Amino acid sequence: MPAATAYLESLNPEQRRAVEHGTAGAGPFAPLLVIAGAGSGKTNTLAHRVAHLIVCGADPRRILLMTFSRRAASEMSARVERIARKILGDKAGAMTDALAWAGTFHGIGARLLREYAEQIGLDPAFTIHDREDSADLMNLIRHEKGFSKTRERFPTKGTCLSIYSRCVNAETSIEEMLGSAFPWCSGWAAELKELFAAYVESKQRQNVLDYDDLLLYWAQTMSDATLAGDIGGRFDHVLVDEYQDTNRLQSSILLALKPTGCGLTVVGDDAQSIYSFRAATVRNILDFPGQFTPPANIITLDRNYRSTQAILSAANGVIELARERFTKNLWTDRASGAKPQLVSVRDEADQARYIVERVLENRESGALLKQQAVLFRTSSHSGPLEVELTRRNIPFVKFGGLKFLDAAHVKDMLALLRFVENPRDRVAGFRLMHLIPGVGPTSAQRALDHIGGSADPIAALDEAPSPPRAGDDWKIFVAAVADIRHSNWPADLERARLWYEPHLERIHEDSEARRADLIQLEQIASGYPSRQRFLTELTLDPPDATSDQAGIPLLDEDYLILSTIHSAKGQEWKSVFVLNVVDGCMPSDLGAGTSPELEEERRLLYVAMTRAKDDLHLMVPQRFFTHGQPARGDRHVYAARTRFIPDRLLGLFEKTMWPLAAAGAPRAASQGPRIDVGARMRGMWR
DNA sequence: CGTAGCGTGGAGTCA
DNA sequence: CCACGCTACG
Repeated sequence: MPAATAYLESLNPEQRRAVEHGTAGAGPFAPLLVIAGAGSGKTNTLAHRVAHLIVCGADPRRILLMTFSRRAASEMSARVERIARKILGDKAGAMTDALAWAGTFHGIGARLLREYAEQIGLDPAFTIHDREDSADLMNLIRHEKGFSKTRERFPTKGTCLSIYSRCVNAETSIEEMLGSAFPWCSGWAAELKELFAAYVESKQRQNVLDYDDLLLYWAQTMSDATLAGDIGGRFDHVLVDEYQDTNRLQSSILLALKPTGCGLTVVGDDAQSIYSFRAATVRNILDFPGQFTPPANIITLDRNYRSTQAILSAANGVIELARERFTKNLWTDRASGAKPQLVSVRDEADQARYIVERVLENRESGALLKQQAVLFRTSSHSGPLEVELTRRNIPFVKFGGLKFLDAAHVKDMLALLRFVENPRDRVAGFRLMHLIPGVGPTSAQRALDHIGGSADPIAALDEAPSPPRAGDDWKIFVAAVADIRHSNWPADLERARLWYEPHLERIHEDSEARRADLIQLEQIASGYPSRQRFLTELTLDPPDATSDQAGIPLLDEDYLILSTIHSAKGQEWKSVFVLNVVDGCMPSDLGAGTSPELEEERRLLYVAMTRAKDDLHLMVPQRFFTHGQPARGDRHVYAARTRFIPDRLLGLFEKTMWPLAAAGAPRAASQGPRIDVGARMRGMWR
């Protein structure tokens, strides 16, 4: 134990117990569960614990640190390094650089699987399908099996994939999963089994893994005692962050890594569990202690350092109405501050104007745009606000929702690279061949079948019969693939774009803007050491922000944060605005079906509220224009304040209306007419 | 037979 | 605003 423990003095007693747990004695220590409330200094505590372990002599190369996102992993690494550097001085550099095993479950899984591939009969050059690729493959099989032409409608590709994924991640049977989460598909159990079996075979033939496979293959590898001993033995300490958002499969992996729990630390907050759609279960965190003998130690961090008491009281009020009892109530000694505001506005347009005005006001009084965030349940909720922000020239960056990688042209380019990397990847091949005029599903299938059966897929592609109506375009494609395959990284990227550009121009009106994206993609790509690393890491960690400008503003620029609540996890801002705190949005009408879903929606609101440090605005638009009607249509629905804030909680909030009816200030002309009478007349007949 | 173009219907959160 | 299914044309 080093003499210099000053860095521990900044921690409160519970945090310090969590950091020091087991490090005083010799040898391995008992498993530890840290229940860390929102804003309780969880990240700081975990970083201190890792640093403290290293200071106490742990080998950082033998520490496995698993976080929810890759961003969280790199932030954690940086923090550990900063703390360790303070204590150890220059010696720390070399040590913390070796904190090499920090990442997501999926990322760590991918790495281990490439390393152990040969021992488990896997080709180490596998490529990884993202969710959309997986859905595309599921769709291909769905058609092949004739399930797209059933008399009663068979579940769509997305539903099929969800069912498959939930079964895998929750480690449950199809029947059980259908009964509990997809009751309307219960009649299709036998067909779904057949579909999934074919899906699995198809992935294996193509040498591709989907997201779930990264966990599943890892878990399966751990069922071999020798390999389990080998992999588990590589790590003296295993720490998991956001444990409330892990699923059964992940907890199985964890248990297989450390069967006795020695050296295991998990951190989480049952009140912030918001990923059940990925089969995450709060049971993981609740059942953790009892999995070991003696049971794991539990330390609870309930002192909040983030928010004012007024914000915490309101958030506690919301979560106290949860059906399950939660394990703690947050408290703070921060001066009370103003109550969170419950702001009624007429519609989404007024909601956007209100936020813009407040945000600018805050900036006038010294708060950077970056210290303010607008949160929402669903990515599309921010549409009207984005319009208003753009109109008023306020820069913003949006997290969550549509990604750069979802754009068709970016996917086309990535498909080309992936096909070159792994020509057996049918989803990639299918997508590419479809770009060639005169090539449709049938000739693409034919060519892919030809490739699939061959030991040398590139040669097979060359020999494959040219689709009758593709002409020279087919030969150009085949030549390009061979050419890219023989080019060196990252020069092959430009070669790939050269092939793609004519197709881009033919297909898209706005090919100029899209071409700029591709150049941006090339820049991102040139930062990776190889094509394989680029493809793997981009799939596992897609850039998660989009903005109104081409590309993300530079880091030193100021911009407002727009984020889905899910993507806001772990973050905090001075001011927080939550959009559409009305029934139908929160809870989402899709998530109001069953009680567990509803409870998760409640926790989602809780997560949103606990992001705020100083002020919090919950927006309640009174009416919504419905989608899918002609422009200027007037079809709308009236919305009610979320059921998660019933009347008896109103005392915890300050209710306001905007614009103030009494103010009487005439609206600026630029805001358009107050009502559109014509639209109402037209609306009468719709 | 296979492809391309058109119309309709539905729209979530993420590694 | 995209994805699917149907239909007409090559």
